[in-house]
Amino acid sequence: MKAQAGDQLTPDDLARTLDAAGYRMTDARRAVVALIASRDGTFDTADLVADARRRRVPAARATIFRTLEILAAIGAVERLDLPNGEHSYVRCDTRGHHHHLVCTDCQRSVDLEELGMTTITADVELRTGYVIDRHRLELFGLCPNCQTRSPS
Amino acid sequence: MKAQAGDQLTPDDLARTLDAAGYRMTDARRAVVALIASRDGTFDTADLVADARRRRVPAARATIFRTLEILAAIGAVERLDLPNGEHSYVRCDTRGHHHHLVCTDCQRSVDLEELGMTTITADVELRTGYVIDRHRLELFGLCPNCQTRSPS
DNA sequence: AGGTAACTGAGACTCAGTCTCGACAACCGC
DNA sequence: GCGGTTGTCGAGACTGAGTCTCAGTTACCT
Repeated sequence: MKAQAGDQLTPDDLARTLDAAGYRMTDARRAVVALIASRDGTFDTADLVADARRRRVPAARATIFRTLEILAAIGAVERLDLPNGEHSYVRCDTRGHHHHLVCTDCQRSVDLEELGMTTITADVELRTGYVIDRHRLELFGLCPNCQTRSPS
Repeated sequence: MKAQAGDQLTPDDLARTLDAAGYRMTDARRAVVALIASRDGTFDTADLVADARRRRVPAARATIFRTLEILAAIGAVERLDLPNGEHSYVRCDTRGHHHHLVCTDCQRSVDLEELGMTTITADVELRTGYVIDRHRLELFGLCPNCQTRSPS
């Protein structure tokens, strides 16, 4: 059904993608990618900066921001907005257009391939006269683990 | 079909809602609400602050932020994230859960009552085991006006 | 191997958003 | 109408995410 893991972005997979987009493969970028790969769920820039410092990874704050920007541009990572208004990132294990379902408790995220949105947007276009060219859909809830752990 | 205008939030409508939620009705809040009512489409805090200064409205920066927070809490306004990553606000002319369709050119926004999302979330719950309790859906495109003005 | 353009680190900078605190004013009860 | 209480206000200090600059470094092409 879903890309759970397994098709993580491997280093040379990434190198190829970066290269195709005209970017270089540097130590700093490899390091940031490794940090991201070792993360489970959503994370923000502060998390990565802290990780980098802790693990003595050679990647300055500015570089982490720049690398995230690039990774977002090539779709290896996606920027999303948590219900509380904070910005964070998720690793994308799925290619192409997809959505994220994020656990509001442990932050673990699951990629969801396109859901039936085309029907909906077509309907909205008809009713409003707008031409829709983009949408943002994020789902939030409790993952199976956190349901059993915290029976609200 | 849609709440285009007409059911704007009137001053005493608002007063009632604020009161019900335990807030007071002050000059500053009235002023901020007036500023918002006179805006068409999305706006950010900087817009409002500039408006306030221009029109010599008695509302300090901090007050504008605080008022927006309250208005968002009672659902008179909603915070949303533009595709470029910026935060902005929209006036909500619709009560209850709804979504926004924003013109990427002129920023004008249309409220959309619940689209067929329950079917989709139910399906996702089944497939993933998550319990979904919230979602964020924002649609972006060109409004009828901007389509004719800028034939891409 | 050499050249060039992309990249990096360090730190200054910006600016949205928050916080503090003394002054003020809604709303309640009388 | 008249305090009193308590929520709210303004002004400005503060915080911290994100950006920018610039000199030095490095990946990649030939």
